[in-house]
Amino acid sequence: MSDLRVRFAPSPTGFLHIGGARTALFNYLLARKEKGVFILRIEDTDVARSTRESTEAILQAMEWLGLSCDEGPYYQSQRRELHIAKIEQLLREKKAYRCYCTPEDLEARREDALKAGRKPKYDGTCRELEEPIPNSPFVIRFRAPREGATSFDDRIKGPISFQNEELDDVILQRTDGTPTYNFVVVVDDAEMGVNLVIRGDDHINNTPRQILMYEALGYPVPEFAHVPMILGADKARLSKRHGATSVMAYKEMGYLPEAMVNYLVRLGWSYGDQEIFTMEELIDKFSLENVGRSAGVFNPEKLLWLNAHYIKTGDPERLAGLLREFLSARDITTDEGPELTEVVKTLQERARTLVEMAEGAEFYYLEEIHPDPAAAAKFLSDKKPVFESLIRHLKQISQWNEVSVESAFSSLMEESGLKLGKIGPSVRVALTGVTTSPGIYEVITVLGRDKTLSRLEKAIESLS
RNA sequence: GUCCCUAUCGUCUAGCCUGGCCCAGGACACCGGCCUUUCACGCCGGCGACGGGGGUUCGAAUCCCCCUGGGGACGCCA
Repeated sequence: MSDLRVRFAPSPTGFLHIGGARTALFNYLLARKEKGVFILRIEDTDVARSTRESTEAILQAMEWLGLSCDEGPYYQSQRRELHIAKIEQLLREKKAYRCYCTPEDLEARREDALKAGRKPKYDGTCRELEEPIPNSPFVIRFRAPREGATSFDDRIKGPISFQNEELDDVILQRTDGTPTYNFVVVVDDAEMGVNLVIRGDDHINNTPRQILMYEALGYPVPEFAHVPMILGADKARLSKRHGATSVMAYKEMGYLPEAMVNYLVRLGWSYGDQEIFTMEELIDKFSLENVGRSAGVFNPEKLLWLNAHYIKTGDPERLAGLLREFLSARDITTDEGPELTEVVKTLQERARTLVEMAEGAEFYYLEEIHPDPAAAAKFLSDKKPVFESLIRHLKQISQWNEVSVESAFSSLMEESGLKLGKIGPSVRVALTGVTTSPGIYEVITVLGRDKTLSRLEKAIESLS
């Protein structure tokens, strides 16, 4: 048992995306490994943009990935009183001040500064104001030191240092009285005892300001670990135009959570040459030391490969349960017809996603097979006698299994002098309607005696 | 523009801290072959990288400096 306390703090302004999921995963893994505490906190300070649906979606995605928290979810919006009290404390201690500059003013000054080649930071107009201006809207700013430097030793990136003159007086409280993220995150992390902040490296620039606030508030400063960003194929920040970025979109595309977890963890972290990890192994082996420092490109191809791997090696029973959903999305019910678990077994090696598996499983449950015309023309035209013999041989089978099906074919081949290449593809078209499927013996075995025979007879009828 | 981070195959990465075992290893993708009743799986093989320039050293992917490239931040968003 360690005293490690980490947290994942998403803002509910959209779905859980790839990058956020990885950050959550790293937090989770380290907490489990160190036997620390993993806290989930919803950062809904921006009431206008935060939605309940997003919160739900994020929670669902976390659950799907198997990332359970030990504390929370906490909601930042429910901690308003605490935040306001802390702002008042800073005001009293003159570590914060009221600023009456309007957004328009600020925007104009920012543009001027940018044009003049200066850093577009707040110029401190209201910093030395002695008295409050009555009846005027204001924000509350942090009075940051203008000299010296603020440094920290990042657990992933190493020592990082900022000159304080680069920092500006951040807004703590908006005109409407609500506190802002940069302040609230400090108060909440401190009050929740978070002692290691693992987050995206787009927060590095916020870190010195936050450290200054920890100090002003009299809190101990936590450690920081900034994980690199995830980029798209064009090396730009990952966004929708690079394809699906929502974790749950992958669930819908037939991906398994363990594939997603495995992919995400290897994007930025490694353990020698090992590629495949179970969650248990990850908890055992994960460490911040082996997290890379540079941004990585999201590679859907490798995710697909991992998914194929987990489908191939997954428990057929479980896969069947998941597959049912994808089948019913295609209006296929599995109440009648072959045992779905057996169907899954025939498809595990050739489906990379559950969507592909559903496509491949469809023919087992169809009421009637309507062969693809081109395939029918090529493989069915002169097969009536062969099918008739096959039916005869199949009917002699007493124990319907793959071995006996195969021996029925052997007899047929011996009797007719035909090679399997002359028979198999035609039977496949007759039974499945298409030219690609699992092995023909497997198909016949799983499809069952009745359906096999009736489909062959249907095919013969259509030939007469 | 300023500041911060970063830099090994197309991509994810091992190696870098503790220089020589690295004319750089693995994985995805790609190409070729084998297997084969289809499609896949699998197996075997191939292509392919230390961004550039200076140092330090007997010796540098590994240490130092500069340049360049890439990313991020500069919000009354988080």
